[in-house]
Formats: sequence, C-alpha cells, structure tokens
Amino acid sequence: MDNVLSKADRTRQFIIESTAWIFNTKGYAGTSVADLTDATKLTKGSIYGNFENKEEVALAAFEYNLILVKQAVDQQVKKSVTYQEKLMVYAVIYNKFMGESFPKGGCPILNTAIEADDTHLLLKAKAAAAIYRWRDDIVSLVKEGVKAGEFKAGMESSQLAYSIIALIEGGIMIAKVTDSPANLETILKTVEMLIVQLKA
Amino acid sequence: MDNVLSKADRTRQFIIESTAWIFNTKGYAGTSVADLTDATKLTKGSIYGNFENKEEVALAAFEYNLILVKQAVDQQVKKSVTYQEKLMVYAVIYNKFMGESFPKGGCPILNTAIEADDTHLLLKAKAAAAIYRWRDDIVSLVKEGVKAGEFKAGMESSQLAYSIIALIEGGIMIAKVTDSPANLETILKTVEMLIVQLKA
DNA sequence: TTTTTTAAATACCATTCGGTACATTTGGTC
DNA sequence: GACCAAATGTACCGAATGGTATTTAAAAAA
Repeated sequence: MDNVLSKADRTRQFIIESTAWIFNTKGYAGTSVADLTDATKLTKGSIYGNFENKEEVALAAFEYNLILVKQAVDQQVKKSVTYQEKLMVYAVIYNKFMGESFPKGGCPILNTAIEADDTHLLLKAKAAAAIYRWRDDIVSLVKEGVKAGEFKAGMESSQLAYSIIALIEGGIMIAKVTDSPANLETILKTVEMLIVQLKA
Repeated sequence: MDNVLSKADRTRQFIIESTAWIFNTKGYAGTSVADLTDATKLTKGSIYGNFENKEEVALAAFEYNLILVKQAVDQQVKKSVTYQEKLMVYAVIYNKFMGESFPKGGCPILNTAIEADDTHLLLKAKAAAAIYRWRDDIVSLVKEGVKAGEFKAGMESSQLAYSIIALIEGGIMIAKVTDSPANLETILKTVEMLIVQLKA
C-alpha cells in the first residue's frame, strides 16, 4: 500500500477533472449523466460507484473549478510587487478568462450563482461562500496596502471589494454574451480607476 | 371580427404571462413542458397548438420579461427631473428587483445571458441585443446631460455605461446568491459615485 | 341557428432521464 | 500465481422528457 491515491480516488478525480468544464458550460440542469459517461468513456456503473448521484459530481466539479481559478490567481498575486498590482490581478486574470488554466465556460462562481440561486441550495451556498472569500481577500489586500503606506484610507474597503467583484463578474457576463472581450477590458479600466483612487 | 385579440392570441399571451417567471427562475433547460401545463392549467395540446415548441415559448417569455423591466424603468425615468436622477433610475429600480412589477427570479438579461452564452444561440442573441440597447440608453442620457450643462465631459460615456451595467448585474448576482440586498445597495453607492463624478 | 372554422383535450409516441442490481473484470496482497 | 476485495461494465428499471395525431368542444361566420 503506497500512499499514492487508490484506484477509486484516481477514477473519482479523473471524473471530476474531465467533467467539470461541462457543468460550467451547460449548467447543472443542462448536464446529463450521459454527458459524463461520454466525456469520461466510463459507464454509469463506474460513475455511480464513485459518486452517490449527479449532484455529488456537480458539487465536486464546482469545487474543482474554483481551485483552478484560485491557482491562477494566487500564482499571479505572488508575482506582483505593489498592492495595486496585486489587486489588479483579479481583474487581469479574469480578462483572460478564456485561457487554458481557466475553466471553460467562464467564471464558475457566476455561472453557479445564477443557476442555483432559485433552484439548488447546496450549490448556492458554495457559490456564496466563494464570493465572501473573494471579498475577504480583497479587503485584506487593501488593509495591507494601507498599512504599507501605498494606499490612503478612501472608500470603505468592503464597498470597494464588492464593487470590484461586481464589475468583473458583470463584465464577464457582458463580454461573453456579446462575444466581445473588448467590453470586459473597458470595464476593467473602471476597476483600475477605483484602485488608483485609493492612492489619492 | 372585432379588432380585439383572437382567442388564440389571448391564450398565447396568457401562456407567456403565466410562464415567463418560471423560465426566469429555473432557466430554459430547467423548465419542462409539464411546468408550463401546471402553471397554465392547460394541456400539452393547447400549448403546442399555440407554440411550435418549448423554445418558442422561452423566446416569447424572455421578451415579455424584458418588457416588464423596461416598463418599470421608463415609468421612473419619466418621473425624474435631473439627468443624474434619470441615470440612477437603472440602479434604484434594480435595487427593488424583488418587487411586484419586476419578473420573479431576478434580472432576465443576466439569467438568460449566463445560461445561453454557451448553449442557446437565439436566446444569447436576444440577451446581447438587450445589453446593447441598455448601453445606448445610458450613453444617450449622458450626452443629453452634457448638452443640458448638468454634466461635464468625463469618463468615456460607453465605458461608464458598461461599468454601470456590470455593477448592477454583478450586484444582483451577489445580492441574490448571498441573500443580502444590502450588498446590492453597497454596490449601487459606487454607481452613484461614478455618476456624481460626471459633475466635477 | 346552422354551419364551418378554430382551439383545446385526450391519448399516445419514442427517447432520454437519473438511478440500480448484479455479473464481470481488475488491482493489490500474500 | 492464487486469492479476495474493490472497481467497472452490463442490462435493466420506472418515470419524465419533448412532441404529435386525433378526437372533442367551443367560438366565429353564414
């Protein structure tokens, strides 16, 4: 018994990784179990041997999609020197939301929040938690930036955080539905403006 | 033949009005034909006698939901005196997005854009058109406000328009998924700030 | 009021849905 | 390599899916 993942755990992970993008594009209701077997080339028996039901796959897939986003963000935040740069990472990374490391189908928080808010309590709760985590991260960066003397106290930091998140998520929605990444870039200029105002 | 609506047209309208909110809450994929017969107390024969298929009902329902929003907005814009007030109507009205005249389930543009962007070309196109109309309305109001001497030329008006839309839609998403209307109010303060900056 | 047209209800279709019992194969251990 | 447990495939279930002839009822025209 090596401390390597068991066959079951590896299959479970394989199912999650190969189907997460489907849930992110088609949604929970729009994704069928047949979609999962098609994508994995596994059978229903195998899927249901590793997950209790479709819902459990969807929840795991959502968490995996979040990890993908978080990894992309953390990597870039680490590279940034100034707090302005660190704050802008959220905006910049979401600007390449069509990128490789990013889950196909756009922002999973946005997609899940919109579909689940009236229909699926568990997914809704997970999406809400992701929003709060994101807000807290932004608030922390602002506070650290103030402490480091880079920012002056300006707009209430949680207002800024919510506004940045709303601009990014709303911007992704607009860019995707209009097939125009330029629209997101335009909106991100406003995000940058809000952050720059912190230095005034 | 009075120029009153025919029986068919009235039934068609009845189906649209009684099912539009279902599409807006459950989405296109999540709404079944059985949901439509339940809500209307009609049979499948009647639904399919007035619509070619589920898609046609969904498209008509989306248009109806848009009309509901537009009526609520236009009514308030007319009441407003200053251009700042007129611009803020979009924000204020969306703040009561749980109101009576507003379609249940939140903003139909947002809901439809997110579900359809990767799955349903026709709905996607309709949602995109709604975004462009909204942007044009905001740009027009800004230009008129400048002409009237209320605003000075500031941020590019289309950038402002997209930013306002993104803040409102992102704000609705956040407020709904966190069950906290206060979060939307916070974000709308930033919308107000952007508009006030036009007067500086 | 009778006739004709139109709309709605009934009963059905094939297919897909999520899910499961059980047989078969595989991987890990001795 | 034999053995056993664990994982996967096979075959199936009832219910729900979107959709459609065809019959019945109602409305409009004559």
